[in-house]
Amino acid sequence: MLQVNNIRDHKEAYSKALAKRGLNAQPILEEVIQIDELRRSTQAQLDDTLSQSNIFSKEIGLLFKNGETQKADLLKEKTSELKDRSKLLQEQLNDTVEKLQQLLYTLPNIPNELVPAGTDENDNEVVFAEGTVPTLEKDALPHWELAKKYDLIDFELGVKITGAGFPVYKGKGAKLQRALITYFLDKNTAAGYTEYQVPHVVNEASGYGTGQLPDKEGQMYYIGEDNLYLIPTAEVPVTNLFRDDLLAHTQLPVTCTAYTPCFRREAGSYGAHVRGLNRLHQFDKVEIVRIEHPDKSYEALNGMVEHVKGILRELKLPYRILRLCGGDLGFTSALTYDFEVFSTAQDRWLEISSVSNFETFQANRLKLRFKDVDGKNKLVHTLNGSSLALPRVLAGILENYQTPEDIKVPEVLIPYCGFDIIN
RNA sequence: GGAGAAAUGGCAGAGUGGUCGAUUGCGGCAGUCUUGAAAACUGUUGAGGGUAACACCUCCGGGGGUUCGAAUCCCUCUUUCUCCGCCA
Repeated sequence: MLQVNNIRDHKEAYSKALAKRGLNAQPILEEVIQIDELRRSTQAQLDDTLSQSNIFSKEIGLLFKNGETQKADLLKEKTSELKDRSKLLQEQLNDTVEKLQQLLYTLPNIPNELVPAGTDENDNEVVFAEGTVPTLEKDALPHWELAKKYDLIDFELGVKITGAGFPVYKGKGAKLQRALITYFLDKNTAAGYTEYQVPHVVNEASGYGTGQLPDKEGQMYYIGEDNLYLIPTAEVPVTNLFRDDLLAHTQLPVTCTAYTPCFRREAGSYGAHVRGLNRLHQFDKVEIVRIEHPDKSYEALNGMVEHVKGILRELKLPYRILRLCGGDLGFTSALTYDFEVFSTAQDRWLEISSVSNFETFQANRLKLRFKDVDGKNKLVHTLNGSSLALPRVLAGILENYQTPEDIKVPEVLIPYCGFDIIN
């Protein structure tokens, strides 16, 4: 959530930056400023009224103490008018605050200056590419065929017990999956991230904290009876661990990693691109989250990008990095780098990681602050990234490491799997 | 699920209707002493709104109520602890 003061101070710049998202924010920003002015003037009136009433109350107290009850009763009558007035003003204030809040919820984060303008994924900027795309046999198979051939994943069984988009991993498929999770966690903890295990369901406040609510309400599975949400990413529980916190500047940066399954309703998606592991309702992901000093957050973002690069290098997968354009940038993000692995058999790029800096957007909602060296309380910057998302990495490995006879296991994973070949 | 107790500043913990935004301790910060540090001593130290800066307002788990006046009384919700029941 954006801060009203910043909107007031940087209206023009904000409006210009938000235009990169294809959003005409000018009228909304104007309205925010206008409502905030009303809020402040109402608050001032209310404060005056309460101040009056406080003065009277003190006087009444004194008069009673001195036994001057008649005078006190006289003053009491005076206060009733003030009471009515403050009650009315309080209601007006509440309405105004609520209106302001709702309006602020509709505004996405301000894109960083590096974010290119653009409307959709075609306008994303390729900023880096590495690795060699293997040349496969003509009859190379997509991963869903490979999964069937080697009995690694059973999509039909998932449909039977739950529904489409809930695959069942079997045998070496399951073991490879577990190996990847452990491998990712090991890489992350070796890089200094503290490992967490967190709940897979969260309450409403957490959903608001990281910005899934109210924006992406329909994308989360909701348990009405208990008013809880299945997490769409570990970002939600992990970042919310620090909701309402006031950290010492010496505690920064806070770095966390967590493995969780992720649940997404993916309402409205369909077509050939959702085959196999490409788009699921439940998938596994290892996430990294950082809480940073505002001066260091972009340095940290680059560090996260380098960290993910290192993992993909070890896995020897061909990948590229995209800087998301305004139109493709997530609601809460200021700058996002997407990692994509090239799937030779599908002849397309598969998104496997998304690394973002949210600056103060989440911190403002989370009320997550730190006490800076100057003694002032400031909002932190929050960042997160996948390190990494499992299914498409698995798809990439299966497809790129296949031979006509078998599938090789990437070298770094062999100690984790206990086997070096799938056949 | 049933019965009881509790929720106060970064932490611990006083405070039961009127200078209480809150005694005190720890922690933090600054200073004295020291070559430096530790220890000791002294001072300082909650958050949000508002203002050019003051003033002023709000906040003692959340919400509502009683009262001229609420951390303190009442209702309600949430959470924690103890006991009972159930259970991986």
